[in-house]
Amino acid sequence: MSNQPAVLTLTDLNAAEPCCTPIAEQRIPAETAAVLAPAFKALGDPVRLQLMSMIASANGGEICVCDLTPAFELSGPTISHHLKTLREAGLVDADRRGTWVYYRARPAVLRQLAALLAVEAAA
Amino acid sequence: MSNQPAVLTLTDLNAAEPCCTPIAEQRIPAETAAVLAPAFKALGDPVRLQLMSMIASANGGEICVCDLTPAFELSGPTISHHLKTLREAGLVDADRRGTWVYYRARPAVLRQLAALLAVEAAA
DNA sequence: CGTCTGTCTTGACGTTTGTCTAATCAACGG
DNA sequence: CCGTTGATTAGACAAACGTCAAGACAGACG
Repeated sequence: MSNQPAVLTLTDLNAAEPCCTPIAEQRIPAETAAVLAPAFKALGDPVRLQLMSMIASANGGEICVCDLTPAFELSGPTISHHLKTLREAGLVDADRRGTWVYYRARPAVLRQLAALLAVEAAA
Repeated sequence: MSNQPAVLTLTDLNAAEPCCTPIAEQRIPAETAAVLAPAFKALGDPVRLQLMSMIASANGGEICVCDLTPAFELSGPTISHHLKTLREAGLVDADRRGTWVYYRARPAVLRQLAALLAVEAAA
């Protein structure tokens, strides 16, 4: 399963500090970029972006895979694969309750990514 | 060169409306996801994320390719390729002035992506 | 226990991506 | 007009990605 990446994860970084001056304010160090890029990469697929949106906006804060899969014209395994990618990027959490598996967004991580892209108001 | 995508671009979308309720508030339609995902994808590589940061935080709002290339242990063409990706994603603009080419960030687009990831304060 | 349903894993496939070298284009200076 | 320097394009190749069909695993229910 290897949900234990060898290096640093977004979660670690998040735990360590408020993290991350906006990229428009200060150049990102290579290590930081290496940690953050995978999160953006995970959002860089239309299906995953929609999945992320469905999960993040889910009523009650979570949503069943059984509600996600039929929203796409893709096979179950493919959706499962994309969900795994989001999980490994640290963007969502999953847990099984009985027959069904529910996914939940991780707001702190989303906020962190948003903060990174912040740009000062004036231009 | 096909800098004229067949469908909708991030720029178009940006021009059309303030655009985009945060993904945590409302499910993204497939068309919107298709337009936005490439921007995240472009940020999903450590080198490009660093490039983006260097460009966005550049003094005077722009930076020369000649200052970008030596910051990485990669060939010139490779950096050029990544810059093209950022350009085609609508994240940066470039223009040549004499011998050198300068890159500039597009703050409106960055802000838009940040807004998309916004999450309400409380949890 | 056996079987059904929901989810995930595996293995395979064609495509896309990141990188390089070599070649080309653009501007400046003899 | 030629040679030099900065930047991009073209072509090649290995690695990673998105997708699917088939199989495995987990719970529920007779």
